[in-house]
Amino acid sequence: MTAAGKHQVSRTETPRRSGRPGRAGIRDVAAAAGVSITTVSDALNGKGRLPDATRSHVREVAERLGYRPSAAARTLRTGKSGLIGLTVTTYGDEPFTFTEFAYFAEMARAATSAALARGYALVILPATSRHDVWSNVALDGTVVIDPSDQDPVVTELVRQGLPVVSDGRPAGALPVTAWVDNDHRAAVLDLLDHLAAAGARRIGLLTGTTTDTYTRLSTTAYLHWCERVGQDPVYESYPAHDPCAGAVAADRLLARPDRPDAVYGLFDPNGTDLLAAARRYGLRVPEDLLLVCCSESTVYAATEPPITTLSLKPRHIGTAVVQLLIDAIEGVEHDGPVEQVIPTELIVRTSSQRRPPRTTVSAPRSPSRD
Amino acid sequence: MTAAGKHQVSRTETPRRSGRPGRAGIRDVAAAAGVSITTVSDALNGKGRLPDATRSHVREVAERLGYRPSAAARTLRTGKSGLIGLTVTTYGDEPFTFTEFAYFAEMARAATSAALARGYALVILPATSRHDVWSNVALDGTVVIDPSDQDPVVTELVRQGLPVVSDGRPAGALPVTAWVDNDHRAAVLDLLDHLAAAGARRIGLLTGTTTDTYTRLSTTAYLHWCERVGQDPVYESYPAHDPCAGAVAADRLLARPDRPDAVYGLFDPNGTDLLAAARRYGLRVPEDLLLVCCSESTVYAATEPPITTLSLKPRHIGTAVVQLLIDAIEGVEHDGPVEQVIPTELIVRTSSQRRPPRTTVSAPRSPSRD
DNA sequence: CTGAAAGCGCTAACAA
DNA sequence: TTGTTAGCGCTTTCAG
Repeated sequence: MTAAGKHQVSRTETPRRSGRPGRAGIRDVAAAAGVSITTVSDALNGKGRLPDATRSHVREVAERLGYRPSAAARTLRTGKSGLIGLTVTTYGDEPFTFTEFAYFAEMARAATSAALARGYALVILPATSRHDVWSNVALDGTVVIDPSDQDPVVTELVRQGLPVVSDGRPAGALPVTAWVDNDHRAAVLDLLDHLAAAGARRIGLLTGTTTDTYTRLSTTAYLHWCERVGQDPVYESYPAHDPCAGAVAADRLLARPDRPDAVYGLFDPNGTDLLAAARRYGLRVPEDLLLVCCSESTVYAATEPPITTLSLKPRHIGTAVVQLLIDAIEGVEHDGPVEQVIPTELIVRTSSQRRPPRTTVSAPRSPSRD
Repeated sequence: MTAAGKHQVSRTETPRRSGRPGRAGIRDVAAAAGVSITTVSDALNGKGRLPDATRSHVREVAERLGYRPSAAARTLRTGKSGLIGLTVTTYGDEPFTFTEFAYFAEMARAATSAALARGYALVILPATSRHDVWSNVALDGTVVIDPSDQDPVVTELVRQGLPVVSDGRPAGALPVTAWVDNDHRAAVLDLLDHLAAAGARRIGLLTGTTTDTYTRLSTTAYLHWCERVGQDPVYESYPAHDPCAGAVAADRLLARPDRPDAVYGLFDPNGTDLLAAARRYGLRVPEDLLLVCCSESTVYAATEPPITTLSLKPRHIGTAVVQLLIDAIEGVEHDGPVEQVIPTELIVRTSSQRRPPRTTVSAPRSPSRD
């Protein structure tokens, strides 16, 4: 059935040798099914219009032989790998910091699910990865978390023509394909209003020394708010990637002569740190000190007292980012903008309510009800 | 310099067409540098013994052209992709549960770093991934977290001849290449002894209804210990993947008529849940109730009181697992066993010390000292 | 509607 | 030493 010695030279007497021993190739399947390799490819990928009988027969044979198409060959041929990079910022040698754990974990989890549902898988690639690692993996596109201004990785990826979607609006003129972010400014203003409504007279801020967009926007919003209401800013900064520095900064904030009667902490562990500091200074929460922190952790529902948190909705963000990226990869045109703002959520708990909801409280050790 | 029309037939008048527009191929580099593609390949990969001049010249030209080798082509040719799968258990549609966040995040973080240091990248692949996703990515090997007995994914991977290293000793006769785990039994026994030494008379357990190895081994160890010391087991189980169920189970445990005077919680959030439950019942920690939970979270250093935790050392595990896997991939022979046991660490804090370092404690409500 | 053949971009034998 | 060539396993025009 095959024209043997026409004008082929070397391929005479090895009719079916599979590449690696043990794994069946498409040729093996074709031979076993008595069809051509084209038919096998089409049958398995649902491409051509073959009779259903042929299709199912081929599928059956492939199954029986344990045939697995080679991802590398397909990628080489089609130019699509089905792989999406997930680029995380690094501090020192480690990808992402401890304070970002919950956020990152939630975000990555949602991103993984969303990607999977559309047939893609995620590759974790720290931004500072060795160059050879980046070029060793065929990516269809990349999600970048919080890219810095002029990020060399993003620039390079875009130059290669790969779609890049960022979590966090890109600083500077970074040419990303799309981005997803919260409205940090609005979130902070809202939250400060909430605290003021609960009776706060002097609101303090626990912020970071880092220059990432989140920290910068949030801090700026705080300063604007202070200016608007005529309050002197009261804040302490610390390197957010140092897990111990937070506790020290929290302590410093409450030790100030102009001690605030309410505090917002920008980072996840700030809640427990501030609570601990408050105990050290004999401050009751929420009676003497109102507390809010930005966190995705559920532990704050069970602390004493439960602490009000601002959620950035990392799951929404993870999902949105991946959808946008895959749309770009697959060439889906978007009518709307390629910028997406995800609303935040303020989860109000006892720590930010001067009048707690419970009615029956046996008089605590503080006799003063006002 | 190149012999043009010797005995080539079809390749006469297209000297340099690159595959995709915009990206330079190895041929373009060869042409631009005036050498053959082999020389380019060797120069860039540090393979052959070329003069340093040629090598640097080629590198320079490649750089200038913005040449990036095609990962797909290299993978197809060499059979190595530089990609390692990180398989996580799934609950519902989501990869890993909330209670495993801190553990997973730490473990994945360490694994990512370790892989990167050896030139590999990690691909997140939930165990329940669609089959087509698995076969769409060329993996050199896989890390499996807590594989279940007869795990079909592992079985399939091993059948394909891929090395598989598991975090958690494999249940049943799962043919993994290597595994890394803690000695959960010893850890629990140690911890119970610690509580008993602190004065616990009746130790309770907060455990899971799931059948994974960790839960099973830990629970069994607890039962053994109870038998040994002649204590009636006091425990509550709940589905660990449900974040709310833990609080309810903690409450149930402390509401029992045979209320324990010490509790060990197997899962991360148990500490805060138990603390909250203790407050509801007016139990002081550690005076009326000793508390320990298994957690990687630092929040327990700042709770009131700080809670003693058992750390499973996920970073050690993540690193070890990846090292073992890459060794297997690269054919490094191990003299030692391919089973590695990572020691746990009990971080003792106030919650498990009946005599806290502070000297002034008003007499607890239980007058009976014997 | 099916099959043969041409590569995708690279590496590793071999030939010069 | 450097260059030529044959594929890795698959998809995909293009003939039949």
